[in-house]
Amino acid sequence: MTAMAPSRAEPDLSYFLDRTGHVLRTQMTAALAEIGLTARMHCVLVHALEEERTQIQLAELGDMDKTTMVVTVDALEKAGLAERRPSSTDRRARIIAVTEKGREVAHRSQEIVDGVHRAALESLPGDEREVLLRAMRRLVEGHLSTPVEAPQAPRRPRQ
Amino acid sequence: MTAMAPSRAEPDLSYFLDRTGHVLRTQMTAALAEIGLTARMHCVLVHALEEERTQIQLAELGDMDKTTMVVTVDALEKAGLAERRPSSTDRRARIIAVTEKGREVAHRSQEIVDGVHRAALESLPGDEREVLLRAMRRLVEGHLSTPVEAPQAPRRPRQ
DNA sequence: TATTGTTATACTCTATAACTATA
DNA sequence: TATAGTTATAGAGTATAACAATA
Repeated sequence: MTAMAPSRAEPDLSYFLDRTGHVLRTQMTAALAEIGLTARMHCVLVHALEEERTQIQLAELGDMDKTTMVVTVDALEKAGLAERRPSSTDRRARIIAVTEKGREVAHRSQEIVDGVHRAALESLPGDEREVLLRAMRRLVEGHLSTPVEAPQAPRRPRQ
Repeated sequence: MTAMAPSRAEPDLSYFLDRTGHVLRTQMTAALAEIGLTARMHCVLVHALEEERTQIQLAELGDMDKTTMVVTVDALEKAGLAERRPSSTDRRARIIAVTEKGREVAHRSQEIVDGVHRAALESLPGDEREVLLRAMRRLVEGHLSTPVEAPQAPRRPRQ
């Protein structure tokens, strides 16, 4: 596990964000697991329901690599929640079509996700909750909008 | 990368926490890298400076595994920032002693960490900042205090 | 030439297992 | 028997490389 938590002058925002994010994620993972979904499967399912989308489009929306998307769609197909269909306009692309069962599961998983979020937010006084959300939005759109690029080591070619 | 970010009824707390936490971590990693430290090295250095501590004690404070601590202390020794010294009371244990250079680096790294946090917090209006911190503290001590245990697959014995 | 989806796999990270030396 | 530290490595997760089909 990660960490960084001593006493110091400046409030330890890193600790607050890492810790709350981590614990919330464990809650979400456990809650979605009860209906056989991962967070990624839920994310793809919901976006695929909104309109006809290809794997690449869904990958971008969920901020995943296209190879990760392959695995996620495999899982959705295996669970009978979605299907790959040829695009009518681009024969390279696959539209991810949500099945009837998938639609039902997506509604249920959305309730689960909302429930986990609601439980956390309702543990705060109403005014604190309001301001917390406003501040988070401001950070996401402002000072914490863009990750600092890390120099990534080039990989040895496949032998 | 992780993600989950559609439009929905309940505010997407997962997205806010994951995203802000991630971006802040990239800022911190980049800033500390300029003086050759990782976040873990900084964390161990600071705690080791406070008082005489063994590897196990430092591991618990930083919420790391003892095997991760071995690697971290190796890095600190290699950089000449800390040394392993035998404990005078327990011959199994090693006290992590910070060198003079280590002390200087720790002060510098603490300034860096504080600076990164300050920059983020100062991007918020004062009243929002206050309430954000209060709310985060409330979550860390309350509804988001304890990770949900994930059932972890038993590992095959070392062959 | 560029892009979609796919397979194979290199790499990183983390923590379990096993071990040595002490307690 | 239990604990501190160590080594080796299993396993999960992620993303790069290479490729086939198509644009």
